[in-house]
Amino acid sequence: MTKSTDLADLLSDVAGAAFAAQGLEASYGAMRRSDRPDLADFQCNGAMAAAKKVGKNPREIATAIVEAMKASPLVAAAEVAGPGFINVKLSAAALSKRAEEIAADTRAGARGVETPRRVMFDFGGWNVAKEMHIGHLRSTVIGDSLQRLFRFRGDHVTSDVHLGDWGLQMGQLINEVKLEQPDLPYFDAGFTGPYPETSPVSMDDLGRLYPQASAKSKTDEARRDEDRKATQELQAGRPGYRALWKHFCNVTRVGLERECASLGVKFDLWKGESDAEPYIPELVEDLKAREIAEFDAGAWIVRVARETDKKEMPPIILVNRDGAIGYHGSDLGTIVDRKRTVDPQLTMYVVDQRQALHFEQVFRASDRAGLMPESALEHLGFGTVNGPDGKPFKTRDGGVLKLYELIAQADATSLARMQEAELGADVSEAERADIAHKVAVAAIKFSDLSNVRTTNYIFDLDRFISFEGKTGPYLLYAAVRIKSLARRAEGEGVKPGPISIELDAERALVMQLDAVNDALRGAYDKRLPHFLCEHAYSLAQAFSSFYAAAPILVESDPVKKASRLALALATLKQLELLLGLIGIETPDRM
RNA sequence: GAUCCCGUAGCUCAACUGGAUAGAGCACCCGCCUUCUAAGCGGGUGGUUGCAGGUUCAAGUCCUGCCGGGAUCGCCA
Repeated sequence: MTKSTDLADLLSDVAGAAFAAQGLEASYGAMRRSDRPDLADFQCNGAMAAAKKVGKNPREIATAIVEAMKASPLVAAAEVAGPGFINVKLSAAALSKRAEEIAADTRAGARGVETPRRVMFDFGGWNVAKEMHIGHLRSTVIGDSLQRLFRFRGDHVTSDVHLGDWGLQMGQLINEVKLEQPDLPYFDAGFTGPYPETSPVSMDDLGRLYPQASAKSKTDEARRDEDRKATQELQAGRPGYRALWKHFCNVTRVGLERECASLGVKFDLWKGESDAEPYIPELVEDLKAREIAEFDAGAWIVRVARETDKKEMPPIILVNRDGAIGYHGSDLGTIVDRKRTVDPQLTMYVVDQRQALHFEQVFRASDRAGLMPESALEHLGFGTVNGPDGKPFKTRDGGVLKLYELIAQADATSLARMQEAELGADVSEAERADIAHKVAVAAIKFSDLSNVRTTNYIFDLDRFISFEGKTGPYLLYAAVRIKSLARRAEGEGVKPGPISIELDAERALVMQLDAVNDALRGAYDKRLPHFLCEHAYSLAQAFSSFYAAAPILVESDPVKKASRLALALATLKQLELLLGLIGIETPDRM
């Protein structure tokens, strides 16, 4: 692996060597960005921890480290502060050098992983017959950002949308369609085919039928039994049901693909729960034979409780008492499928936090069955999108906010904002709409991803698609201004040159550029995209300050002009990289 | 009832393995467009981090108890 050139790593090496020279562990030398930028660029807290370990005076240790650090060309000043903090101020030369590296690096200073892995992302959560709504936004946006990040860092990523297409809901729908259109051939057991090629139901029909069916199934026990029966028959292969079900899937997929295209989200696989089906009979027989599956209360279950459990851990239902496969079984079947095809070393399920118990059960069962070890399976749960009342968000009329409605509204607001600001007046209507949409998507994605993945957040439409302050459009605005600057520079024949750091604003900007790996590593290791947002925002902010403080093209000194232009271009590169990882596309102008 | 998560400025959110004076945005107040996009920049007001203890040189962060909110707890996914 190439040696790190992060300023923190370089300084840590120096400090680590100094600790080692004192007979202490080099790891105490870890340097981090200072909490007190007024006092230092970087700080090291290791002297206090080391002192505690060996029973010495922390300031004494720190003083020795400081003396050693002062000898480094990276360091302009070093001192001991408070109980034993080591404060370091970087030399302008070190900053300039780092800035040059970032400017020359196609990856804008961001490194990859040492050993790439085969990684699987499961976006489970979208269902057949259900339109995407605000609640589905999170898995899509979070999962997409993470798959981009993992790819960028070098892993071999396979993403699977993993539609919910195989459970009781399918039986419910079949029966609901049967009630409305009983004469369709799909319900005629004696029909020999072929079945019609066009779907008897549209997406709107499905959107209407599903809630209806679901409600009946909840209250009416007889209906529920019929739904179970239909589900079982579908799974057993009844031709008419299969044909009708296929229509449900296709119709739904058209809508989902429209949303994905609009959001710029792509999947490698459009599989569903049903694709696990071929693997299940064999799996079930195997688990029965090895006595991992037990027959209990009419169903085949796998016990996953452990003595160390503090909470109740129910068994998984492999095959229910109707002989149908539920989501436990299909998730296990999917694991078999993936093991035989992709053979991932790590699988991540980007699914609502409320399903934490479900995944815990499935992972344990997978481990027990010897499919994939628990350590290779991770549930990346996320919080719910709530309304002002703290409950899952509903529109004013009590319904759910559909995703395409949200996007349409954001597009319209964005376009109006452009007109108000008299921007985009010189471009075609089509390009203006395209820009407005990019801005809208940036607003939506950034708003969602800025929140810590695991927590719930309160959704407020106006704030969600706002374009001022800490928002996606702010980032785009910063990037677009640099692009505009670059075009002008090109036109004037100005070329970037060697970077020298003189102004405070330049210093602060390079410090931000250097921090990119902390952000990527944090986001990657913890699977938390908000670190990307935080860094992108800080970078854009640092650039905006620099831009206001340091004239570039109007600067009379050609050396300064070339240096600042190089710094701006390096910032653009890193900003676009980060926006790309967040899933935001940068227009050329706005 | 059990288990888990959350409680930070008026509002919405951050805070890396415990570190120094808890940071942003919005809102509010004051300044900045005859120089590169004002969707911007600079400055200001605003905090007993739910409450009470404990561990530590150091606690928003770790431990205990309490209060408040949410989620989950075998055949719907």
